[in-house]
Amino acid sequence: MRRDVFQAIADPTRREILGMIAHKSLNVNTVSENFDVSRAAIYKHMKILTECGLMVVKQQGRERYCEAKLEKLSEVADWVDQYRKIWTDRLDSLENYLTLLQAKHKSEDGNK
Amino acid sequence: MRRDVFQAIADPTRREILGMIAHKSLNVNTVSENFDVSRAAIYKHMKILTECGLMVVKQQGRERYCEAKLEKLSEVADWVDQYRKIWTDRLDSLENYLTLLQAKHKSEDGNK
DNA sequence: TACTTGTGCAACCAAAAAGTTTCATATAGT
DNA sequence: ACTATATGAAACTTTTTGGTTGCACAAGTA
Repeated sequence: MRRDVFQAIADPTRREILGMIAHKSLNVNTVSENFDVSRAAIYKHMKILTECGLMVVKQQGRERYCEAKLEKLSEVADWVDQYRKIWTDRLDSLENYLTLLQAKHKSEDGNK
Repeated sequence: MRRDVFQAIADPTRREILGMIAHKSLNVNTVSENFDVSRAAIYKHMKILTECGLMVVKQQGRERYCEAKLEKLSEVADWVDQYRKIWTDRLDSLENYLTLLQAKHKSEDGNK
């Protein structure tokens, strides 16, 4: 089984779990109560999040608190960033083209 | 079937395809020749990329050129960005804490 | 026209993913 | 000690994925 961050965040339920624990650690049950699938299903999602490093579990008595490791998302951020330049450059050149076009129209207007 | 950008980039082959056509549009066969799975398999990956808006196909004679729509990745970038502040803030506070600790040690040294 | 090339797509298959029920176990509270 | 709570995990089922082969078809080319 593949277990990378990309695959982990592909599932909407797992993204939701991450969102829930992003600001505040929650125990397993509290998280699963917010979904309409079984606790076991949520537990499995958490396992995947843990295995790819997006989450860590800290035992506290009989409860286990889930803490988000959002730094791990930098892996995704980095991958996206390598393309950000390309797509913004393209948008820039489109913008430049439009500006050029506009300037041309203006000078043509001036010639009337 | 779900067909969102997150799910699309979850597969390493699809990420590779995106990388191949990021700078330059390529026709279907050229892309598939670079993988050791069948053309049909690659075609399916392309279909997914197309369906979620990460790619568009432009017919040219009997060939079809695949063009990457990297802007679509902004959806992922935005999602990651909402967490970036949280994780950098945490790292910042850790850094501050360490700085504080260091300053304290220094002042204690001074008291010796 | 006949042949080659570039693609789309159906039919089918195996493996992985996502969910369910059920049971075991450890800890907290009475 | 007994009971309720929090959780881990096995066994099993259903869906979704990712891949394959094979065929149809349109567009260039000899």
